[in-house]
Amino acid sequence: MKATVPITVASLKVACSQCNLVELCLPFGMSENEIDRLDELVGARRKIKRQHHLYRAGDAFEAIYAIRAGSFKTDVLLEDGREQVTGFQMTGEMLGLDGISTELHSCNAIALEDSEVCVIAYGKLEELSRVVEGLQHQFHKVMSREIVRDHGVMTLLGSMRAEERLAAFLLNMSQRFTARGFSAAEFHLRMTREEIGSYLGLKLETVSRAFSKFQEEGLIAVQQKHIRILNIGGLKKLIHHPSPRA
Amino acid sequence: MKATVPITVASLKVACSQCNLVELCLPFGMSENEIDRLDELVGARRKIKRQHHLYRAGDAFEAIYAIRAGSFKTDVLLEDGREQVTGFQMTGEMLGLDGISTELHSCNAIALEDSEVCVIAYGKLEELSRVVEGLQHQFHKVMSREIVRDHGVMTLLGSMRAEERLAAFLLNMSQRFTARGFSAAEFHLRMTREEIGSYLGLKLETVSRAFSKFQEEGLIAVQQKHIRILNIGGLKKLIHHPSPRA
DNA sequence: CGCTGCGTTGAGACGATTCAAAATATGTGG
DNA sequence: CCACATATTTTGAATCGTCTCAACGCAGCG
Repeated sequence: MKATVPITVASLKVACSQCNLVELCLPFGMSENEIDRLDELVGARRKIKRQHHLYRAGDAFEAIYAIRAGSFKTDVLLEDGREQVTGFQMTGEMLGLDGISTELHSCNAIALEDSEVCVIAYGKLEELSRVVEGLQHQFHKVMSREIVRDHGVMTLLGSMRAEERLAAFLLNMSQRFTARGFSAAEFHLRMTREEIGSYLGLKLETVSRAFSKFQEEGLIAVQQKHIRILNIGGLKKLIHHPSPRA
Repeated sequence: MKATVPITVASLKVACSQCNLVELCLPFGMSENEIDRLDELVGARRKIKRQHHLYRAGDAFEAIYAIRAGSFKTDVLLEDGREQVTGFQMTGEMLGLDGISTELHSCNAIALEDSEVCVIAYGKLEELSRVVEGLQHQFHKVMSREIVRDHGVMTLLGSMRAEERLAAFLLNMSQRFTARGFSAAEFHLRMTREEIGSYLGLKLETVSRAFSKFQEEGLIAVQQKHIRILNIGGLKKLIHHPSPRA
């Protein structure tokens, strides 16, 4: 993947220290001094149009990416054509960590809307994190957080039923929107029912039915991709109180 | 697995450089010089009896662990008592990476048999990996590999049916036993049907039925926890050729 | 205005779960 | 080392949840 670099942007080198996402992104928790040193790390920004790939499974791994604007999904394609969405990423979150292990990306990263990422050359990151302690530690935390998140998804896929899964998904989205200064109760989903379904291990019809059911029960108001949460407690209860059994 | 070391404990400091697991464990790919420096890292070994916890969800995070002998499962307990097994770990694999993000362990690690781990103080690891490049890189790879593995499990849970899941599980075990110098075709599972089921998002009865079906079809021979694979190709086919649809 | 993609809803089919019982290991104390 | 108690596994039958297939509605766009 060639860095389209020059184009439109990024010639005017933008710095982490100037970025309003510091509190969500890699620099989180680092000192001002340390953050200043990060600026040499973020080589360029790259714009990705909706539906376009940031990288593909099999691509050589060279950099990780921090989402500056927009959102992405990552997915894995099975030989037989089945797709598994492994995650949805929003501003401040990192993409590409999967590539370190084999030096090849192991999944696809696709923009859900026109987006922009900061390109962090991996070699440089290792180098710099040998000197900047805070960076090293923060990077480890980011990777570890990804592992913990994945365990959460495994739990969801392994032991929850359809409605619990969707409730967990909505609560998670709400929480992440909140962290970005948006409303916890009202937001716009960037992904289709099919993508949600793939992520949750459900068919799109099942996702749609669950949305409808939640609406009937007054838990949420749905209008296409626009979601309004009317009863957070009700959603939470769904997860922790599996309706009939056990 | 031979314990070259006396019994009881690790008073006589055992070194990575002397360990026969170098090729599976953290030191993999590091130079001899680098590996020598690792010896200062592995503080002690710790024995864990079958069914005992190495650590619990909520415990303060202080170290990661390399399995020297034996095997473990990691699991997450839901509020309502449901258990999700998030992984099975064998010799040379690392435990505890989940704890870095919050400085608290986020899952339980339980020995499936009497086992022994090398304790790697996390602070020391960060310190040393600032100087030993190979260690830094290797550690990142280990974390990344964990992420990739988790994506594989998500794929399994999200888009495979019961028999495909079990086939994938058996092939994965076979491959890992092979990497450890054991037979690819014949091995002993250390976990119960219920634990396998939890890991695969299935009930133990479903797991048992799938085992029986595989046996009827001549794919494997099962005797309790002892498994003999008779037709690897058949198992692989199951995964890539979902029987009826799609 | 008529595409085309996305979302909703219904009816029937199918796979995994639940409940139940029996068979087989495993562990313990005498 | 046996005998009993407990845990694990297997198997069957009925139930239930999600999927499949299909039709229709709605929105956005050329």
